[in-house]
Amino acid sequence: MPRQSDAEERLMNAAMDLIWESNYGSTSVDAICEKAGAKKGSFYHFFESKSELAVKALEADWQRKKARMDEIFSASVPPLDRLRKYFDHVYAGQTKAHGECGAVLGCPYCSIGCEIGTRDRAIGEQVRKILDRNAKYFESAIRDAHAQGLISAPDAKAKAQMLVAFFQGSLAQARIENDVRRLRDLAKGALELLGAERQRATK
Amino acid sequence: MPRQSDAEERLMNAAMDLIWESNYGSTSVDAICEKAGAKKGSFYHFFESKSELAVKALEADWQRKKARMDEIFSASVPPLDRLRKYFDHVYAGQTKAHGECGAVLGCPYCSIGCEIGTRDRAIGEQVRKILDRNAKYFESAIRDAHAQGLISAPDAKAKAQMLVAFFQGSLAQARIENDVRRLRDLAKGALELLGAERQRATK
DNA sequence: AAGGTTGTTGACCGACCGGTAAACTATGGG
DNA sequence: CCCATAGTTTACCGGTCGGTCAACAACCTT
Repeated sequence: MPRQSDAEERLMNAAMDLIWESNYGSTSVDAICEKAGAKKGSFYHFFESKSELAVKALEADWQRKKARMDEIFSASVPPLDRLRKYFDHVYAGQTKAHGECGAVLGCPYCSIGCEIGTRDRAIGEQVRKILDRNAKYFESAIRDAHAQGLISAPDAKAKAQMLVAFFQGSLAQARIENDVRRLRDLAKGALELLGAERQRATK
Repeated sequence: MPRQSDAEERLMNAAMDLIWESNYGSTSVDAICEKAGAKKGSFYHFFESKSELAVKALEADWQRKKARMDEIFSASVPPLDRLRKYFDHVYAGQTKAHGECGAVLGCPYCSIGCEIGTRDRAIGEQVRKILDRNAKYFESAIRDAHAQGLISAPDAKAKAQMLVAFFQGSLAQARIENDVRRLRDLAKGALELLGAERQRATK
């Protein structure tokens, strides 16, 4: 098995960066190749289409983030602290991205999903899969918080979906307004939404 | 002043429909013209660019919806009922659109804003303006509800932004999942987020 | 009826899009 | 050493993109 190359990885990274910064439709294969330092021939050696590249790039992007998620949502951490840590982590990440490219970029999965999820079945499926994985972290933290009497959430799944909606909506707003301040109080808002303060107060 | 035409309006309507169904980037000027029953020459007689068409179409779309908003958010209606009515109205609208074109389409402003708000300044500005107008309805309803002791929301603007985030996030999720069920309990979730139930219970 | 304005039409443009093909090069295993 | 395999390079393709233009048709005003 001769000659190994990291061009495939470079292409996926370049694609995620460019698509996240702008969007899927206006990110050309040429631009991806240029950013990755590869020629178009190489692109189509590794991927059979732009759509397939997107699917694989999304998966690779998630896998890169997964370790951090597992750490943040570790069962050894009190459930509401997991959420606090996660939202603070997101805020830090968005702030960093804003510093680097001058724009708040929001959630790539959500943006891509809204843009082409209805038109490209494979990408839509991939986005759904990733967002679902993400929601599961929320769900389990909420279930644990309920079990420990920190909040009242008999239907953890429904609560998690509400929280995801609030979270994704905040990211979308931040992207549209290009303002990270929308994300500063993400953790506070999330706990408020879950009724954590109320519970603590009444306890 | 000879010859009036409704081609401009037809073009704007066609553009909104197509962009809402798919997205801005993959809606071509040709497709808009075909749907509107106009030729490209006419298009560029009324609009100087695709971007300008989008800005004007967004404005026209909002103006069309404004009357309904003013009615739903009438000061003669109890503040929390305004929100209930609005979210039920949105649910009905999304369900209707789903029946007509087989897909949940979410919020056009938010989708367009996420897609090209960062790349096209004029469109981004227009989206921000419209979303801000929308939020103001929420804000005033929340302020009234607070004044009447229905909820506790000393910072009405912050609460409105939370509600908008939850609302837009729910619409985005519904679009991505292509599932209107995500929107069925919008009103319930919104009131829960505002702490309306709690207030009523403690009262 | 004339003339200026408003709107319509179809042919056309260069740029760029996603994707292809084939020749070429590097490299590790036998 | 040599050859199969993996990866690279270059040139190229048809189609579509947003946008232009000039000739033409309808209409209101005077």
